[in-house]
Amino acid sequence: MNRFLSNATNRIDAKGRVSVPAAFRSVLAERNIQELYCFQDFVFPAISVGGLDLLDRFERQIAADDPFSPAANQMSLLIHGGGVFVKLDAEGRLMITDFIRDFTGISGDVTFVGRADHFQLWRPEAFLALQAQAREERRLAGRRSE
Amino acid sequence: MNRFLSNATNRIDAKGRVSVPAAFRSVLAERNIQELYCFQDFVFPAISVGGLDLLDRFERQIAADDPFSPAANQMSLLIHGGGVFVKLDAEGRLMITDFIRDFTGISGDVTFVGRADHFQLWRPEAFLALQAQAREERRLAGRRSE
DNA sequence: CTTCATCCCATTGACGCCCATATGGTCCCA
DNA sequence: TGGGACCATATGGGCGTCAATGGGATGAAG
Repeated sequence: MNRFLSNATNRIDAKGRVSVPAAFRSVLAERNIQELYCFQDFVFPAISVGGLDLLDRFERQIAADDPFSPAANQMSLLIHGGGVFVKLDAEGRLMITDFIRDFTGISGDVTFVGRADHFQLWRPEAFLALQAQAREERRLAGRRSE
Repeated sequence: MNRFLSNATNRIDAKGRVSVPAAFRSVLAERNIQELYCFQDFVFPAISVGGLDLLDRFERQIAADDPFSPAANQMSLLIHGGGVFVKLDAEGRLMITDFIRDFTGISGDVTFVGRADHFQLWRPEAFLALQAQAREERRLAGRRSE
């Protein structure tokens, strides 16, 4: 499996660490990602995590515009100023910093959610609520087309 | 890592000094930057800090424009007339001068914000507010890309 | 003489690195 | 088919190192 799929919830220990699910770690290994790029998602109260390719994609987007434009400046503020590099410890855990806690509301447990080329960190209750909402919206949309 | 990324907030001590985050210092070392060039950001109430290459980049930008345009003139006034050289002490700290305080509103704490090829000094509250605003604007403008 | 910047050293608290234990699942063999 | 050995993952915690910070001492400048 070369993509991030499914979700899992793990517990944060007393030192603020949490194990990345083994399935995700093996995807990271397969893609040769040892340094993780994390940033605050633009839409959801979640942290998105991926490799440097993620950052590269954003930077290309900035470079495509005028790099001195206010829009580019603003984008850089988000992806550079709002991004962090993280590396896993020997056991495949990462630190849940205040940077992550404040933005997501995470405190005791973390839900890891696969998103194909990256994965996300969610507060468990927030993920369940949003997933339920998405399911409901799809149900209504599907009914219209019957 | 070879570029400035993420953000961190440090405290100014009684002598007006503040530690540059270790991650940023290692980027400076990697790029062989020992003399820092500081100037006022064009868009935000923040001080931008980088090596001489930064100055080069802006000078090229000015040259690319019409050098006699109001924008180029203004830019030159800011980066040449408003720039300051700073060097770190043995522990990797820099002095927060009145030049920096007046423009940014910094008083007790400083937020260091990575911007790929340079980093910035922000008043913590101002950074949080403007970053949140940038995210909101992008969320409204960028619904299509999700 | 006073003020301020620079150099040097001390403290402490966080983080990285390492090893130990628990828990749940799988496979093999009786 | 049931039991048990084995393995991988998740989790807990000790300990050393380093970054962040505080403060004294020295030297230069007004």
